Amino acid sequence: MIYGTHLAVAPNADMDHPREQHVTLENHNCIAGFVALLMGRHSCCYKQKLRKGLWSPEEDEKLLNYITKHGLGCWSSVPKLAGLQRCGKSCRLRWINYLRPDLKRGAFSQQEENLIIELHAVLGNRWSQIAAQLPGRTDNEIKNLWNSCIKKKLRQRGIDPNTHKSLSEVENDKEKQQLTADKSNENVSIVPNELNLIEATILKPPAVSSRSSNVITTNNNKDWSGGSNLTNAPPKQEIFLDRFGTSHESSTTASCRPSDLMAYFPFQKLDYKPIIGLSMNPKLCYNPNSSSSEMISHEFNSSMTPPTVLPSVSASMFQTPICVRPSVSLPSDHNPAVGSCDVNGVQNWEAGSFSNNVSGSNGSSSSIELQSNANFFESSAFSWGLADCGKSSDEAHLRSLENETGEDIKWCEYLSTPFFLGSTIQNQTSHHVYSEMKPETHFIAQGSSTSWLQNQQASQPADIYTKDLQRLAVAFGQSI
DNA sequence: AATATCATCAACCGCATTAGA
DNA sequence: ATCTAATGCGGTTGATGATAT
Repeated sequence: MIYGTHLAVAPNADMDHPREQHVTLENHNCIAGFVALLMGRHSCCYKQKLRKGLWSPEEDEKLLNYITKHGLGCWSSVPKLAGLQRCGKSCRLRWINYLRPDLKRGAFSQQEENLIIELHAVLGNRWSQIAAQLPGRTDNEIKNLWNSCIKKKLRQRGIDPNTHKSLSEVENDKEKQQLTADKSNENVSIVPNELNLIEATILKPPAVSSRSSNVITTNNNKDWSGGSNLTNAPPKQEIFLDRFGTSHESSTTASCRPSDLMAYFPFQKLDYKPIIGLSMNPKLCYNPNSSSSEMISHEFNSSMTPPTVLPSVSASMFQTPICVRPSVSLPSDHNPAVGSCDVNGVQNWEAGSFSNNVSGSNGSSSSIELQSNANFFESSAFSWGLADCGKSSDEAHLRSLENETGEDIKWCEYLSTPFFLGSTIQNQTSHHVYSEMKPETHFIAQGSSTSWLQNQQASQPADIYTKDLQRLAVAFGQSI
């Protein structure tokens, strides 16, 4: 980690981090604050001298000490109370991305990378939701990994990271779209006046607030939206589903976003219970003892946040059979018994009854009951991961990487394994959470924050690791 | 050895959403 | 119902170290 280096060679961050700037009222705040107010932004960052840039160890210690002592509360008041010249946002970010004691350290495992790919295929760039499935990992971390590493790997293996289709397929789609566009252009004859009108509409700045106009840009950035730059329309379901090759196969008119399909995700078919205390970020953990389907996310013990609730989804969507086509062809010998998987790897889903019960009034709990065709996930049809996607020469190497645990686990099998996401990933976390705490956190943790850690661990059953190991052992039919 | 390029990642920015007055 | 502040999220930037030329 870079910070460790900083800590070693640059104890005085003010002098040694050229990127650190001191934003002063004199040269910045007046104008920027005024502009911020004009633009509707909150001006908290401009009320006082605020430091920017990298955090010094002293600042980290202050923040960590404060949170250790007082717990998490109002971030906007944290800087003042903790004696930091930072804005609350900055403190929050620093805590979430760096100081949280439950953060996992070290490189991402192959399993984690595969999981990220799988989740990205369903969720798109919803990093926080992806991170919620990877205990100890932050959205920022995952986002960076995706942008710097996974994207490249996927392209090398002939997979378009945005669509998760093969690159050739994407090319074909583009050509088809081009042809269609050309044809439609030929068919539409626009008289000059009409053309002028269209151009005027396009070129004229939207007569809405700056926020609204920015929404256009934002939507455009989301790879799942498929929204036009020129409209503020919500993403069309067809466009999203097209990622899965389903646009023409679904008749629903419901607005569909990637997270909607999370309702089909296998995690929700399983039983989950939060592991309280071990980790503070929202996470879902498989609990073999639970008898009811529940999906609860917990955050910090001192500030409970509403559970992760999937976006509201029109029930009609789930009454419509959805056909999802992974971009990768499958071995023909794979599990023909489950679902209906055609030779192209097309897996038809049949969504059963779906109810999304969210306690609207108190917001304290939510339950999602879903009877999806979970068999889908027992099929290689969902095997979008690197291992089964690659036809390149790297495949063998990749497989060897995947087998670093000594087990030959196909990703699809991994997905269908009951302890998927729960025990396995959790177990990794269990191993890393405290043993791989960042060094600079260590020196503090040994001091004042020890009590905090103890509190966190107090509610954690002592034998949880053992149980997870036992489940692993049973699942693999061997002792670990 | 010097320079250019690439890869990584912490942190910032700005928008959307939520909560509370 | 409206407004404001706080929070959360995703995109982007830029510093830094590693590697290539």
